[in-house]
Amino acid sequence: MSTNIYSINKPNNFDIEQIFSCGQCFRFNRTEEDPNAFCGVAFSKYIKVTQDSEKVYFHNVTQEEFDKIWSSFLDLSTDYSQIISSFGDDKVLSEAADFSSGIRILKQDKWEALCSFIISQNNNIPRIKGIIENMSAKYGEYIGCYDGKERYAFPTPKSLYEAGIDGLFELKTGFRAKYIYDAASKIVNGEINLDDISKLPLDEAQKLLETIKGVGPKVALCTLLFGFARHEAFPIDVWVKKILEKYYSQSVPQHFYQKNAGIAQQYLFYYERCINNVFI
DNA sequence: GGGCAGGTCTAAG
DNA sequence: CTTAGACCTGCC
Repeated sequence: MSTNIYSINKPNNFDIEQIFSCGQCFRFNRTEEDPNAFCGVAFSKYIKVTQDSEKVYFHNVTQEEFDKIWSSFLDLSTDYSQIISSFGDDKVLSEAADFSSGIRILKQDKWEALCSFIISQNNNIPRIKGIIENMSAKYGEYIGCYDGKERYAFPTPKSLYEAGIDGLFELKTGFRAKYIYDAASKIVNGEINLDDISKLPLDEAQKLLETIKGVGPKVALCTLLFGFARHEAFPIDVWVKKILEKYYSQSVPQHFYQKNAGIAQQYLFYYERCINNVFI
């Protein structure tokens, strides 16, 4: 395999450690050779990313691929420092944002985000990752051997539909097998079109996703935040619920219902897990 | 061996 | 509308 490296000047608010280990994605990991490098598959392409104080390096990536896929994936056109300064009057959130200031909300594939967060329910991150890798190896397209491992694209809705509930259950998805199957079948038969959902107001988009079995408010909003780059989506999981009770007991501040609430949510989630020594 | 993990479904008041 | 229980699995 060729080893193209495309590099850019390091953007502000950009830290691959935080981006890939803050819990927003499940297919990126440290490489075995270099614990400061992260690698993974997205949009049917494998990449390895490294950074130093000056630059960010995209290994196995051409400029064309960078412009077409990775620039958008990494949300490089958003000014995160401006968003962080807009949190100024909230001391808890400002501290969390300062701690997590290298996070960028990835714009992942819509279907992959939906399917991944269905799998995430009542589950832990190492096991979620394992299920997704096994699922990709069994039902995803083979894209090549990179850095010593066979790499596979995330499976299409059609391939998981054809796997059937039994095939999905064999991946140790447990009670989630029927949920993944329902999502895949609603997309295959055209009942749900994810590209059309992106044009809807947030509450309508959420309601439509919740017509899928096993998709409630948390999974729907995570899908919209991480798969559709809907930065106003504010998913409330057990951690965020705990944070709201711990720091905001009186009332939930208004900015958690506004345009960058989802980014605030991710800062708080990552911060609270780190201070509780929960590492991925 | 019971509890837990980035929730949601179902049944019952 | 709100709220217990149940739920696959694997690691502690």
